[in-house]
Amino acid sequence: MAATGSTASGESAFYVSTPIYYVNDAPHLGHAYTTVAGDVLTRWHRQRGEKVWYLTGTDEHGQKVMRTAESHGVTPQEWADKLVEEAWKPLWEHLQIANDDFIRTTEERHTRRVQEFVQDLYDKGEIYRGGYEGPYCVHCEEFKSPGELLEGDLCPIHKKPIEWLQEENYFFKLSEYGPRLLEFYEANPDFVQPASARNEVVQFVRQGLQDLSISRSTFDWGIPIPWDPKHVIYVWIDALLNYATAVGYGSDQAKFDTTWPADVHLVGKDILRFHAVIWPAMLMANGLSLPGRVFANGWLMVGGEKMSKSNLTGISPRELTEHFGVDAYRYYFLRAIPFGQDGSFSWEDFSARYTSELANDFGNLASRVAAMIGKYFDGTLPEPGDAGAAEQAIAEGLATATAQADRLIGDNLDFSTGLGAIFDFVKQVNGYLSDQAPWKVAKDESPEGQARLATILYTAAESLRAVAVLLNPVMPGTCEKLWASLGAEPHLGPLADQRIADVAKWGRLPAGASVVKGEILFPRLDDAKS
RNA sequence: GGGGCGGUAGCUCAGCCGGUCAGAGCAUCGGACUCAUAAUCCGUGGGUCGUGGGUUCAAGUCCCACCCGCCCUACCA
Repeated sequence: MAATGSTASGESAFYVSTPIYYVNDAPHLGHAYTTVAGDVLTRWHRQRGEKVWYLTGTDEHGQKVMRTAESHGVTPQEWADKLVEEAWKPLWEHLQIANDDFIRTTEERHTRRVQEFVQDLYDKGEIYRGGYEGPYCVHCEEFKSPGELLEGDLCPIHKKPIEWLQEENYFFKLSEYGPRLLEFYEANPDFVQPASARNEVVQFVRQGLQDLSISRSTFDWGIPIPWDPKHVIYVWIDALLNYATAVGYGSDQAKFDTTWPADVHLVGKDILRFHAVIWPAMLMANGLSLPGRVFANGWLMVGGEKMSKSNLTGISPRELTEHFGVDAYRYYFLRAIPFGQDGSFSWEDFSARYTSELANDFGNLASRVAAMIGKYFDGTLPEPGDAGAAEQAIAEGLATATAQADRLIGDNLDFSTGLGAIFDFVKQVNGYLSDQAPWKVAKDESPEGQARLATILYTAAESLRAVAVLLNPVMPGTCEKLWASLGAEPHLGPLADQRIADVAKWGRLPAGASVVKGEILFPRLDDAKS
């Protein structure tokens, strides 16, 4: 069972994907939530020193895009191009997303390989021609699922009677994969996470699977079925394959070998089934190894309602970043909401956490330490004297925080608790300063007093050095400022090159470093807005 | 209809196999301090643990019913 990473060569990349987002609309908070989570996860692994591949992109085929484009008087391709260039890519840049690739399903590197993949399945007898029968709304021009019909078999949109229609389609023999899928879930209990999502998937598969129609012939915005071009490939089959085509499937074997399969597929829970059932079945059918994990994140709720494209009560990502800043935005959702659960958020809660955790605890700590080193040592980090029990406790606190954060964030995708561990350390350092009261020690001008003062401030600065590294995956802009403020780069090199494994090694920031009080890390919010 | 999850201090939530489990963070209030972004540190607050029954020496913690909210029950990305 290929549950995890793959090729024996140690070069195998930690491969993480987001869903490829449907270009029907502009990105909203939910899209950004998933994408930021993946970015933090991959940045964390890069700081572990691992080879990483972070993929995102857009899903551009399908009837909805076609219709939306028509209603705007442009071709589907034009519509997709416009949204990708004007909305999607700019937002990811704005949010500091460090993706390694961005795939679009209309790109030839994708469409050609999708055809090959489907042709392979056809040749292997995994796909057959059949008829799909179901309730069809002539006004919508599409099939409905029986469950969504209103009483009396009315179309939920048009409130008009549907008719039963039959369409010739190609089907994938999904029904044959139930037992193998269950076996796989059993052998890989962490394949679908969180556990609640796994239970739903397992229960669903146990009910028995039906074959999946994988072609459409009522519209043409899609990838043609190679042996029967009157049909286009069902958009989900098309979309899922991006995870393979983007990393060289069928075109760049070397790259494919060192990247495939994905270690983590991040998905919204609305598309869990496609990733946890259909996708592995497709891969089994074609003899490819299976991904390591499918992790479903929850909904963002605002005022108790789900955030989504249909519910545009939405606050846009940019509204929030304009007020709170990009780094605080990246931090907030991961800190406030346990990853994998639905989470309610509010402007008030964001403000509260910004002020308490970011400005007061973290930002202010950086300020006071830099200020004192400036005031008492002219901005040159002093040589510490002997460490006492208090300093020992700080070093141990750092080791604990680092170990916890590494496991929780890097392995478990428990960003909330992991960040909590780092911020517990920040609070510990604030407490250490209160206890040691360096501003009082500074009044003792004896050599012993000055040595003690040096030890205290060195301890605080060294703690900040570690915090900058630990928080860099989440708040790269802020941590870069802190790194500069500590004068770390000339001695330790670029922040992004700092390794998680070295964070807790005490004493890395050398005496003599030039510490300056830079700009305020998290300025107080103008409370105009509430 | 069937299945699942949740309803614990003002807010967001921890509480595994029943017996210091009535908690944490934030907010509030009081105190300390002054290096710092009027920040920090310490202390404090009494919430019928959704409702009503039941089991037990003992129940947020088990059982039953009910109320409320959410999710799943296949081809919408």
